[in-house]
Amino acid sequence: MEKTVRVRFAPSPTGQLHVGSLRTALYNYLFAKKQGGVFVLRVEDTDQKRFVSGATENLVRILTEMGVHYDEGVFLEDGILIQKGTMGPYIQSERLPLYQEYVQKLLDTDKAYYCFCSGERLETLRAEQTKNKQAPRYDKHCLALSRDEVQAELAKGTPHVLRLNVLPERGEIIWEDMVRGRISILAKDIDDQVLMKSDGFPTYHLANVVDDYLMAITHVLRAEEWLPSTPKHILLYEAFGWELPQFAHLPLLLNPDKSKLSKRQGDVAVEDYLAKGYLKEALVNFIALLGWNPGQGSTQEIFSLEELTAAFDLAQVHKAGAVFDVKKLDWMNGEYIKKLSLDELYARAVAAGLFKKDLIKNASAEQQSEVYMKRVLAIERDRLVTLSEVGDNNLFFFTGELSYDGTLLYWKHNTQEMTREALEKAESILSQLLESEWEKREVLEKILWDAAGEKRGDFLWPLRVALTGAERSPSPFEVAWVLGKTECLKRLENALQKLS
RNA sequence: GGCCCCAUCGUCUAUCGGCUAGGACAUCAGGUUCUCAUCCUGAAAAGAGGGGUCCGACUCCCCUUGGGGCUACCA
Repeated sequence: MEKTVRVRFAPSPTGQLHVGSLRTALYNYLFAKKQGGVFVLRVEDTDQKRFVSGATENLVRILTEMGVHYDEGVFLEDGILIQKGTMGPYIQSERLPLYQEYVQKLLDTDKAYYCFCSGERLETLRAEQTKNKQAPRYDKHCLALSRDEVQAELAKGTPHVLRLNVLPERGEIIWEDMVRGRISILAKDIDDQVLMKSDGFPTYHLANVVDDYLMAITHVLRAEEWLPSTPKHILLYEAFGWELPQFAHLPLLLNPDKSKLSKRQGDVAVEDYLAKGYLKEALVNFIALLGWNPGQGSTQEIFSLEELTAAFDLAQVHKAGAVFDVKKLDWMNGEYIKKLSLDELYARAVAAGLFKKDLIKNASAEQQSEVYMKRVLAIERDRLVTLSEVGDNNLFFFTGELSYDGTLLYWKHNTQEMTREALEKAESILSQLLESEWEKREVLEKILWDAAGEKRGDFLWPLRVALTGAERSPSPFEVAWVLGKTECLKRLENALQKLS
């Protein structure tokens, strides 16, 4: 009987969800889906100092919003955190007695020991080791304490931690990483890791191993930064006498300078990208391709979550880190926006809080209507990189007053007279059009195109500037269609006044 | 400093011993065009260096170099 594949994403709720974490969660999700396994979300809140209120809720919300669904663990229901699954609790701060119980087993078998060293002593030790160009490491000072001495300190209430007793004789710790292959580290290079902190909370190392075991995790997919602590975890599994899970260390997401993707060099939170108007599908697609690719000579770049699930294979995951190139994300986001229907695009724009932006503040009631906004979006769809750009370069859609220099109306070296003629011609043609004719973009375009004749620039440039007041904009046909007859004629009239 | 990991165009990547090294983003040039964008066409752009192994190495091994991660009572 094959064991059910069980994987987990175990973030620490310290604020926002990092795009790198999202990628780790995504790969876990894809792997579980592909293997017909179970995906667990466990919250690792063992650091009381870094507790951020609301962070867990935020984490769950974003993960769900991105479509990275899991089967067990912590969920949000009506804004309240709940837990589902038979191997809970899934929040580590609710599992304290468990860690206590398991670490006691280590104590009983001399795999772990009490350490009463003060922070100052540790610091001096480290400083000295560093000065002597030695690797900073705990010197096993408290391992020498007799049972009585330990009891005496305990009785006095001396603050203490529990450490793992790493025996150098253990030699080489070797494991076969699913991404990186064979990795080996010498036991003598491993520090006597703190397992229990003086506040009674476990460290990541202890909690992680105990929970992965109790939650029957079969595959540990996590970022490369965890590579150096894997041997410590293996030692813990050994100390408990537990079977090892499979490890897969995922390549890091990098800054343009190749260092680990960090806040200092740009946005790292999923929320930031969402707020900037990136579509969740684009973001998921983009990060999926950072460190993985379907191989087999495939040149496909656009993948839905379903397609990713079908194509994903851990064997194709890279070893080297990948630079998070926003330019490529921009392109991909544009691709996704172009594929959106007008209704969808509008819904997304509303959800993105578009209509709360400043650009709307001078708009008329009509210009704020759904019909009008959809017309704007129809014009802008092909040129949008992000949702939040809507209107950014086209403020003229949302204002009654255009302010621009009248000389902008002149096409190349045309005279004022020629410009006036062009505008009057446009005014005359447009004023004769029926409202119903405005409704059809093609009709409007054909009429104006015909009127433009041979020297199109003479006619179209002044018209476009009159309608937009801008040097660059969509074509006059499109702008006229969005603005409507009344507004167009008003703008033409204003333009003519600028000429006198 | 120590330990570990990594290495194909600027960036993301294909290639799993036969390569005239393919694709995408970005860049540049041209086309379409009233402007901008879209769109279309094209160009430039890579196997870090040195040793092996092999009939043959980008692909396998070793060394060097370079980059990165870790080195907490943070995860």
